[in-house]
Amino acid sequence: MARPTPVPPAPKISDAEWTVMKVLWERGTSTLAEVVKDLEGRLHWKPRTVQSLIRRLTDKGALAVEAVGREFRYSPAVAQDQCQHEESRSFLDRVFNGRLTPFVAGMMEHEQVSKDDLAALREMLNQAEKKLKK
Amino acid sequence: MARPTPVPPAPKISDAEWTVMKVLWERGTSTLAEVVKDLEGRLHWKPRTVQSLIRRLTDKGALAVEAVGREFRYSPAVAQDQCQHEESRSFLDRVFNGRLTPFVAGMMEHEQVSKDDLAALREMLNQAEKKLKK
DNA sequence: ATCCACGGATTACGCATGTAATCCTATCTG
DNA sequence: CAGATAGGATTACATGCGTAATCCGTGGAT
Repeated sequence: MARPTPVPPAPKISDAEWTVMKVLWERGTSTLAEVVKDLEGRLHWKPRTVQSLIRRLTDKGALAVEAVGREFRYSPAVAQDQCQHEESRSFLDRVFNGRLTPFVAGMMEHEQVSKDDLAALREMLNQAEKKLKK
Repeated sequence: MARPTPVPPAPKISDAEWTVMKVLWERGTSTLAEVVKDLEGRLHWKPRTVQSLIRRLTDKGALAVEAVGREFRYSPAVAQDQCQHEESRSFLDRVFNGRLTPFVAGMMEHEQVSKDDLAALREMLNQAEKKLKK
Protein backbone atom coordinates (compact mmCIF):
# COMPACT_ATOMS: atom_id res chain seq x y z
CA MET A 1 0.00 0.00 0.00
CA ALA A 2 1.32 3.38 -0.92
CA ARG A 3 2.24 5.61 1.92
CA PRO A 4 -0.07 8.54 2.36
CA THR A 5 0.67 11.39 -0.03
CA PRO A 6 3.15 13.64 1.72
CA VAL A 7 1.19 16.62 2.90
CA PRO A 8 2.78 19.99 2.16
CA PRO A 9 3.22 21.91 5.39
CA ALA A 10 0.39 24.25 6.21
CA PRO A 11 1.20 27.96 6.39
CA LYS A 12 2.38 29.30 9.71
CA ILE A 13 -0.52 30.78 11.63
CA SER A 14 0.09 33.42 14.27
CA ASP A 15 -1.65 33.72 17.62
CA ALA A 16 -4.25 36.22 16.55
CA GLU A 17 -4.79 34.39 13.30
CA TRP A 18 -5.56 31.19 15.18
CA THR A 19 -8.45 32.97 16.79
CA VAL A 20 -9.87 33.76 13.38
CA MET A 21 -9.19 30.34 11.91
CA LYS A 22 -11.00 28.68 14.78
CA VAL A 23 -14.10 30.69 13.97
CA LEU A 24 -13.89 29.69 10.34
CA TRP A 25 -13.31 26.04 11.10
CA GLU A 26 -16.27 26.04 13.40
CA ARG A 27 -18.67 28.03 11.26
CA GLY A 28 -17.44 26.93 7.86
CA THR A 29 -17.66 29.47 5.04
CA SER A 30 -18.42 32.92 6.42
CA THR A 31 -18.37 36.56 5.53
CA LEU A 32 -16.33 39.16 7.31
CA ALA A 33 -19.40 40.41 9.11
CA GLU A 34 -20.17 36.95 10.39
CA VAL A 35 -16.70 36.48 11.74
CA VAL A 36 -16.77 39.88 13.38
CA LYS A 37 -20.11 39.07 14.95
CA ASP A 38 -18.83 35.77 16.21
CA LEU A 39 -15.85 37.39 17.89
CA GLU A 40 -17.40 40.50 19.33
CA GLY A 41 -17.94 40.34 23.04
CA ARG A 42 -15.16 37.83 23.49
CA LEU A 43 -12.59 40.19 22.05
CA HIS A 44 -12.24 43.93 21.62
CA TRP A 45 -11.14 43.77 18.04
CA LYS A 46 -12.26 46.44 15.67
CA PRO A 47 -13.73 45.09 12.44
CA ARG A 48 -10.70 46.45 10.60
CA THR A 49 -8.49 44.28 12.72
CA VAL A 50 -10.45 41.18 11.84
CA GLN A 51 -10.28 42.15 8.23
CA SER A 52 -6.52 42.54 8.41
CA LEU A 53 -6.16 39.10 9.89
CA ILE A 54 -8.44 37.56 7.29
CA ARG A 55 -6.42 39.23 4.59
CA ARG A 56 -3.16 37.91 5.93
CA LEU A 57 -4.66 34.46 6.16
CA THR A 58 -5.82 34.50 2.57
CA ASP A 59 -2.43 35.87 1.52
CA LYS A 60 -0.70 32.96 3.13
CA GLY A 61 -3.16 30.51 1.70
CA ALA A 62 -4.90 29.46 4.88
CA LEU A 63 -8.24 30.81 3.73
CA ALA A 64 -9.93 30.56 0.35
CA VAL A 65 -12.03 33.42 -0.97
CA GLU A 66 -15.09 33.23 -3.13
CA ALA A 67 -16.95 36.26 -4.37
CA VAL A 68 -20.64 35.86 -3.73
CA GLY A 69 -22.59 38.79 -5.04
CA ARG A 70 -20.83 41.85 -3.80
CA GLU A 71 -19.27 40.26 -0.74
CA PHE A 72 -16.59 37.70 -0.22
CA ARG A 73 -17.07 34.48 1.59
CA TYR A 74 -14.05 32.95 3.28
CA SER A 75 -13.46 29.29 3.98
CA PRO A 76 -10.60 27.37 5.55
CA ALA A 77 -8.16 26.15 2.91
CA VAL A 78 -6.19 24.03 5.35
CA ALA A 79 -7.37 21.26 7.63
CA GLN A 80 -7.68 22.11 11.29
CA ASP A 81 -6.35 18.72 12.13
CA GLN A 82 -3.19 19.26 10.17
CA CYS A 83 -2.57 22.73 11.57
CA GLN A 84 -3.11 21.49 15.07
CA HIS A 85 -0.71 18.65 14.59
CA GLU A 86 1.99 20.83 13.08
CA GLU A 87 1.66 23.29 15.92
CA SER A 88 1.77 20.46 18.41
CA ARG A 89 4.94 19.06 16.91
CA SER A 90 6.74 22.33 16.89
CA PHE A 91 5.58 23.13 20.40
CA LEU A 92 6.80 19.81 21.77
CA ASP A 93 10.12 20.20 20.00
CA ARG A 94 10.65 23.69 21.27
CA VAL A 95 9.61 23.22 24.87
CA PHE A 96 9.96 19.53 25.66
CA ASN A 97 12.66 18.39 23.29
CA GLY A 98 9.98 16.71 21.30
CA ARG A 99 8.78 14.40 24.05
CA LEU A 100 5.10 13.95 24.72
CA THR A 101 5.13 12.32 28.13
CA PRO A 102 6.88 15.09 30.06
CA PHE A 103 4.30 17.45 28.69
CA VAL A 104 1.43 15.33 29.89
CA ALA A 105 3.17 14.78 33.21
CA GLY A 106 3.50 18.54 33.65
CA MET A 107 -0.13 19.14 32.91
CA MET A 108 -1.29 16.51 35.32
CA GLU A 109 0.99 17.82 37.98
CA HIS A 110 0.13 21.49 37.62
CA GLU A 111 -3.53 21.29 36.78
CA GLN A 112 -6.54 19.39 37.87
CA VAL A 113 -7.49 16.97 35.13
CA SER A 114 -11.13 16.03 35.27
CA LYS A 115 -12.39 12.51 35.75
CA ASP A 116 -13.91 12.59 32.28
CA ASP A 117 -10.63 13.62 30.76
CA LEU A 118 -8.86 10.86 32.59
CA ALA A 119 -11.33 8.35 31.25
CA ALA A 120 -10.93 9.67 27.72
CA LEU A 121 -7.18 9.48 28.01
CA ARG A 122 -7.37 5.94 29.30
CA GLU A 123 -9.54 4.94 26.39
CA MET A 124 -7.08 6.45 23.94
CA LEU A 125 -4.29 4.54 25.60
CA ASN A 126 -6.16 1.31 25.20
CA GLN A 127 -6.77 1.94 21.53
CA ALA A 128 -3.15 2.88 20.96
CA GLU A 129 -1.89 -0.23 22.67
CA LYS A 130 -4.23 -2.42 20.73
CA LYS A 131 -2.96 -0.89 17.52
CA LEU A 132 0.64 -1.35 18.56
CA LYS A 133 0.17 -5.01 19.35
CA LYS A 134 -1.50 -5.80 16.07
CA MET B 1 -3.74 24.60 54.30
CA ALA B 2 -2.79 27.81 52.54
CA ARG B 3 -2.90 27.72 48.81
CA PRO B 4 0.52 27.86 47.22
CA THR B 5 1.92 31.35 46.91
CA PRO B 6 0.73 32.75 43.60
CA VAL B 7 3.70 32.54 41.25
CA PRO B 8 4.33 35.65 39.16
CA PRO B 9 4.26 34.75 35.50
CA ALA B 10 7.63 33.96 34.01
CA PRO B 11 8.86 36.22 31.22
CA LYS B 12 7.83 35.28 27.69
CA ILE B 13 10.58 33.29 26.04
CA SER B 14 10.87 33.25 22.26
CA ASP B 15 11.70 30.26 20.10
CA ALA B 16 15.39 30.95 19.79
CA GLU B 17 15.58 31.90 23.45
CA TRP B 18 14.16 28.54 24.44
CA THR B 19 17.12 26.91 22.78
CA VAL B 20 19.44 28.90 25.00
CA MET B 21 17.41 28.41 28.16
CA LYS B 22 17.42 24.68 27.66
CA VAL B 23 21.20 24.71 27.62
CA LEU B 24 21.31 26.73 30.81
CA TRP B 25 18.75 24.59 32.58
CA GLU B 26 20.71 21.51 31.65
CA ARG B 27 24.18 22.78 32.39
CA GLY B 28 23.36 25.13 35.22
CA THR B 29 25.48 28.26 35.57
CA SER B 30 27.59 28.75 32.47
CA THR B 31 29.63 31.32 30.64
CA LEU B 32 28.91 32.55 27.17
CA ALA B 33 31.72 30.41 25.79
CA GLU B 34 30.25 27.32 27.40
CA VAL B 35 26.84 27.94 25.93
CA VAL B 36 28.32 28.61 22.52
CA LYS B 37 30.31 25.38 22.75
CA ASP B 38 27.24 23.46 23.76
CA LEU B 39 25.27 24.72 20.79
CA GLU B 40 27.86 24.59 18.05
CA GLY B 41 27.41 21.72 15.68
CA ARG B 42 23.71 21.53 16.40
CA LEU B 43 23.13 25.06 15.22
CA HIS B 44 24.90 27.48 12.95
CA TRP B 45 24.67 30.41 15.28
CA LYS B 46 27.50 32.86 15.42
CA PRO B 47 28.74 33.54 18.96
CA ARG B 48 27.35 37.05 18.65
CA THR B 49 23.94 35.62 18.09
CA VAL B 50 24.12 33.57 21.25
CA GLN B 51 25.30 36.62 23.12
CA SER B 52 22.35 38.65 21.84
CA LEU B 53 19.94 36.01 23.01
CA ILE B 54 21.59 35.77 26.41
CA ARG B 55 21.40 39.53 26.72
CA ARG B 56 17.72 39.58 25.90
CA LEU B 57 17.12 36.81 28.38
CA THR B 58 18.90 38.68 31.16
CA ASP B 59 17.04 41.84 30.19
CA LYS B 60 13.73 40.11 30.61
CA GLY B 61 14.80 38.49 33.82
CA ALA B 62 14.99 34.91 32.68
CA LEU B 63 18.70 34.69 33.38
CA ALA B 64 20.70 35.96 36.33
CA VAL B 65 24.19 37.29 35.86
CA GLU B 66 27.07 37.08 38.22
CA ALA B 67 30.46 38.56 37.52
CA VAL B 68 33.16 36.02 38.25
CA GLY B 69 36.52 37.54 37.73
CA ARG B 70 36.72 38.70 34.20
CA GLU B 71 33.71 36.94 32.83
CA PHE B 72 30.04 36.69 33.54
CA ARG B 73 28.35 33.52 34.51
CA TYR B 74 24.70 33.15 33.64
CA SER B 75 22.15 31.03 35.44
CA PRO B 76 18.45 30.43 34.96
CA ALA B 77 16.38 32.80 37.06
CA VAL B 78 13.11 31.04 36.30
CA ALA B 79 12.16 27.43 36.82
CA GLN B 80 12.04 25.27 33.74
CA ASP B 81 9.01 23.59 35.11
CA GLN B 82 7.10 26.82 35.39
CA CYS B 83 8.08 28.03 31.94
CA GLN B 84 7.11 24.75 30.42
CA HIS B 85 3.77 24.82 32.10
CA GLU B 86 3.00 28.38 31.08
CA GLU B 87 3.92 27.60 27.50
CA SER B 88 1.80 24.50 27.63
CA ARG B 89 -1.20 26.40 28.90
CA SER B 90 -0.97 29.08 26.31
CA PHE B 91 -0.40 26.55 23.57
CA LEU B 92 -3.44 24.51 24.56
CA ASP B 93 -5.56 27.64 24.80
CA ARG B 94 -4.49 28.89 21.43
CA VAL B 95 -4.69 25.69 19.44
CA PHE B 96 -7.08 23.39 21.28
CA ASN B 97 -9.37 25.79 23.11
CA GLY B 98 -7.57 24.84 26.25
CA ARG B 99 -8.38 21.15 26.13
CA LEU B 100 -5.75 18.56 26.81
CA THR B 101 -7.39 15.43 25.49
CA PRO B 102 -7.84 16.50 21.87
CA PHE B 103 -4.18 17.33 21.84
CA VAL B 104 -3.19 13.91 23.07
CA ALA B 105 -5.64 12.31 20.69
CA GLY B 106 -4.09 14.15 17.78
CA MET B 107 -0.61 13.09 18.73
CA MET B 108 -1.57 9.46 19.06
CA GLU B 109 -3.38 9.58 15.77
CA HIS B 110 -0.68 11.31 13.77
CA GLU B 111 2.41 9.87 15.33
CA GLN B 112 3.64 6.55 16.52
CA VAL B 113 3.82 6.63 20.30
CA SER B 114 6.31 4.15 21.65
CA LYS B 115 5.42 1.33 23.99
CA ASP B 116 7.48 2.89 26.73
CA ASP B 117 5.66 6.16 26.36
CA LEU B 118 2.35 4.41 26.52
CA ALA B 119 3.41 2.66 29.70
CA ALA B 120 4.56 5.93 31.21
CA LEU B 121 1.29 7.59 30.30
CA ARG B 122 -0.66 4.75 31.81
CA GLU B 123 1.25 5.05 35.02
CA MET B 124 0.56 8.76 35.18
CA LEU B 125 -3.11 8.10 34.66
CA ASN B 126 -3.15 5.67 37.53
CA GLN B 127 -1.50 8.16 39.83
CA ALA B 128 -3.86 10.91 38.80
CA GLU B 129 -6.90 8.78 39.39
CA LYS B 130 -5.65 7.71 42.76
CA LYS B 131 -5.20 11.33 43.71
CA LEU B 132 -8.65 12.25 42.47
CA LYS B 133 -10.32 9.53 44.47
CA LYS B 134 -8.59 10.47 47.68
C1' DA C 1 55.35 46.91 24.98
C1' DT C 2 52.37 45.07 21.29
C1' DC C 3 48.95 42.91 19.14
C1' DC C 4 45.12 39.73 19.16
C1' DA C 5 41.17 37.48 20.51
C1' DC C 6 37.24 37.42 23.27
C1' DG C 7 33.49 39.21 25.81
C1' DG C 8 30.32 43.04 26.81
C1' DA C 9 27.66 47.11 24.90
C1' DT C 10 25.58 49.22 21.22
C1' DT C 11 23.60 49.16 16.80
C1' DA C 12 21.51 46.99 12.64
C1' DC C 13 18.02 45.42 9.77
C1' DG C 14 14.34 43.05 7.51
C1' DC C 15 10.25 40.46 8.48
C1' DA C 16 6.17 39.14 11.32
C1' DT C 17 2.67 40.56 14.45
C1' DG C 18 -0.98 43.00 16.84
C1' DT C 19 -3.86 46.42 16.12
C1' DA C 20 -5.74 49.36 13.64
C1' DA C 21 -6.80 54.08 10.35
C1' DT C 22 -7.60 55.95 5.66
C1' DC C 23 -9.19 55.89 1.17
C1' DC C 24 -12.28 54.38 -2.32
C1' DT C 25 -16.25 52.56 -4.23
C1' DA C 26 -20.55 50.50 -4.60
C1' DT C 27 -24.75 49.62 -2.43
C1' DC C 28 -28.82 50.68 0.77
C1' DT C 29 -31.90 54.50 2.46
C1' DG C 30 -34.65 58.05 2.20
C1' DC D 1 -30.32 61.82 -6.51
C1' DA D 2 -27.63 62.48 -2.05
C1' DG D 3 -25.83 61.00 1.81
C1' DA D 4 -24.67 57.18 4.89
C1' DT D 5 -22.46 52.83 5.28
C1' DA D 6 -19.93 48.60 4.79
C1' DG D 7 -16.37 46.15 2.89
C1' DG D 8 -12.07 45.74 0.15
C1' DA D 9 -7.34 47.79 -0.67
C1' DT D 10 -3.68 50.26 0.95
C1' DT D 11 -1.05 52.11 4.54
C1' DA D 12 0.56 52.60 9.39
C1' DC D 13 3.31 51.92 13.17
C1' DA D 14 5.40 50.20 17.45
C1' DT D 15 7.30 46.04 19.12
C1' DG D 16 9.49 41.52 19.00
C1' DC D 17 12.30 38.29 16.77
C1' DG D 18 16.15 36.07 14.22
C1' DT D 19 20.46 36.89 13.16
C1' DA D 20 24.05 39.15 13.39
C1' DA D 21 28.09 43.30 12.82
C1' DT D 22 30.69 46.97 14.90
C1' DC D 23 33.03 49.21 18.58
C1' DC D 24 35.66 49.08 22.66
C1' DG D 25 38.51 47.58 26.47
C1' DT D 26 41.38 44.17 28.67
C1' DG D 27 43.94 40.17 29.69
C1' DG D 28 46.93 36.76 27.57
C1' DA D 29 50.50 35.54 24.05
C1' DT D 30 54.87 36.92 21.95
